[in-house]
Amino acid sequence: MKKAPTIRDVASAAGVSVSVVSRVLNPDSGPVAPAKRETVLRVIDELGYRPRAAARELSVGHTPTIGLVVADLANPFFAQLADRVVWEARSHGVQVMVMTTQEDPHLEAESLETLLDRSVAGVIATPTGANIEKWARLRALGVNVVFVDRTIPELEAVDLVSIENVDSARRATEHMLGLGHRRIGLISGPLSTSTGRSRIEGYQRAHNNFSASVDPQLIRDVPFRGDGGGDAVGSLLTLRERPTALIVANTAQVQSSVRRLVQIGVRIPDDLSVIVFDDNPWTELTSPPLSVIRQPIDMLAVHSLELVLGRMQGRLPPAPRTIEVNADFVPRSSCSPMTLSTIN
Amino acid sequence: MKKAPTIRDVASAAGVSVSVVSRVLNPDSGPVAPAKRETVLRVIDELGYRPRAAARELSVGHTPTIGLVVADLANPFFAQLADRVVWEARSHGVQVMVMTTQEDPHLEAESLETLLDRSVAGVIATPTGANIEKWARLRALGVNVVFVDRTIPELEAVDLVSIENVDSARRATEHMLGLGHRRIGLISGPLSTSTGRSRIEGYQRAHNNFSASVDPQLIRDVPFRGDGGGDAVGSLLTLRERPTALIVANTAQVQSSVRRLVQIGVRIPDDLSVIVFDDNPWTELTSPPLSVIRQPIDMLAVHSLELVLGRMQGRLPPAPRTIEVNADFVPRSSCSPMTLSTIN
DNA sequence: TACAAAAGTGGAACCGGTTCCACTCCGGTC
DNA sequence: GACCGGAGTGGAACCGGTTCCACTTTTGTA
Repeated sequence: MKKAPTIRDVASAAGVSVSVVSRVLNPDSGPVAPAKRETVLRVIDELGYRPRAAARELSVGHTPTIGLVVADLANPFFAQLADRVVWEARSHGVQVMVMTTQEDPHLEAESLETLLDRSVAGVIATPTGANIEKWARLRALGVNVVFVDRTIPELEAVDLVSIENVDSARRATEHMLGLGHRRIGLISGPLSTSTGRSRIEGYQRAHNNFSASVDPQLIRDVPFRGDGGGDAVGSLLTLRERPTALIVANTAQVQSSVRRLVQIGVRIPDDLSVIVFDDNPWTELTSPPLSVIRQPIDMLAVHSLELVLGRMQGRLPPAPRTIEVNADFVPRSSCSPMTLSTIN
Repeated sequence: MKKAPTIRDVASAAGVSVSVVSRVLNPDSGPVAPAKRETVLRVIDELGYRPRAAARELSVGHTPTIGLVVADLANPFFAQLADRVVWEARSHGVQVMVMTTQEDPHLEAESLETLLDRSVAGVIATPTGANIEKWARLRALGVNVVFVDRTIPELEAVDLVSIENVDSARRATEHMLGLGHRRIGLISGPLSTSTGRSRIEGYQRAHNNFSASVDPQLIRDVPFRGDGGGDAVGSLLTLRERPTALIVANTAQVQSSVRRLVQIGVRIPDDLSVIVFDDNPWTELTSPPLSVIRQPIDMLAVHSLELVLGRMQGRLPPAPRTIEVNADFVPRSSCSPMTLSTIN
């Protein structure tokens, strides 16, 4: 448990000043004679010297670290996003602090404080929708913020990377309408989130395009946490006029919803046609395999990272950017045309 | 983008010295008159002062942060582990840096260097099995290391939290043997990992207990990354004497394996009885629902965190600890008794 | 009332890097 | 041969906390 060598150890062992060592460490910070550079590098290697991040951070004021704030990692969508972000960031020499909010504004606030304490240079986040002043404060202190998947409209001029939510929901809905369905259940995220609202809008727009009327009873906005999806499924299926199709547009509630369908013994697609948002690996292992809206998680990760790094290096025009990537509709076997027999 | 207040700002605004402010910040570091304490707290609140982690870290030498090193977050097992660890750690006031190795020893080595630079006080990891000297070095520098799920036998005296691997595999195998199966395929992790070896051992032990012979052809150790599980499935099913049962004991290869079974059109359990390691949420959504060995991920997370925190606070006897939690066998509908008809 | 012990306080060194600046060389130019 | 500019170097301040220590004030006890 001996302690690690410092820059002064290196300097004295190499017979130079700390300034020289520092300049060797940071190639663009000043000239060093080639011979000395080599000596220093050799000594660094011999001693196994590594500069301590905290010391550097203290003097330069920030650190090549970003925060990633997501709801929870048990959700495959966030887990995969985190995996890609961590991976991509590392290839850029940037570390990632992963924080989870469990969709709790209070915990989100705490996470933001912590990230501030750690002097992170940027944050990628799926905001809960609350903590508006906290986010504003973070940005006022120079932290670059990029929202991914959802945003907070009240916060102006913030970068956003998401899928085309309105359009994806519209396409899924139109697919159902095209099959003849007219009572289409929609399980969406809470109205406090932009995704929740956008996907409902897409659903409505599709109905307009088909001159079909929307029954508000069929639209359920449920929280991301808990078992709301399953409950909504249960409730939708007890309506006097049962839906013949179901779109689960709340990523976090897909599992809960499908589990309930299986429990109840609903036959898919005979009793109910189903499309779910997000292509988790297991969606093709169910029987029948589920038709899905596939979110290009890799793209979301890459774009948001690029955005935050670009801001950190100041090589982006100041105007806020919104990047919308499109999500594919992947038809599998969970949708069938509306037939008379479908009506109970 | 004004900059944040420092401890000296607080001190002068409160009309005291920085020492007093510091003592207010760290309650046990010395006496402060109640009146002044209150003044300082008020000023801190007014100014929105927060101590910078880097400065504190630099002077105390370490930071209340642990590293979590896992293979990848796309694997639900690790994702859930990470979720719990991050969550538990936060409730103890500890931050977590999540690093992924993608099972690549080179990336693992890089991660360790980074964690060292960041002066983390502890590391929870699922080691790739390589980098023995790096791990040793980390520990020599005073970083507390706890392995979870797998270990490196060559490293002595390291704490370990895992499930009872031998026993779990034994139980799963005996379940199959008890149903009359005598040709049981086993897909396991690489032999370079302790889990891989232990689970094979459990498989063999079960055969001994049943006085059944083990056909080495039925045992496949495949890498965690890639599509080895699917390939092993394919290969097992083309054996002259096909297995009538299959145990997938490589968590990372369950999806790939099951996907291949579905693709090939194998009927479960009619053609093949199946048990998989690890109870991902989707295992009960397949048809039939899969019988699983359920790893108590929460327990793994809680124990490893407790261990690493205990070491950090020096309130644990120096002897290395091995905590083995037991994994439940959850029977569902993917296993059936061996019958004559099962033989092709 | 006297005096030791405890409470309270501020100054300053320190942690390990970065960076500014002054200074010494050196070669090239008129 | 005087002068200039740039390469190369080291000293020292600085980042923002913590902590040791010397010092003063208060408190408790004989």
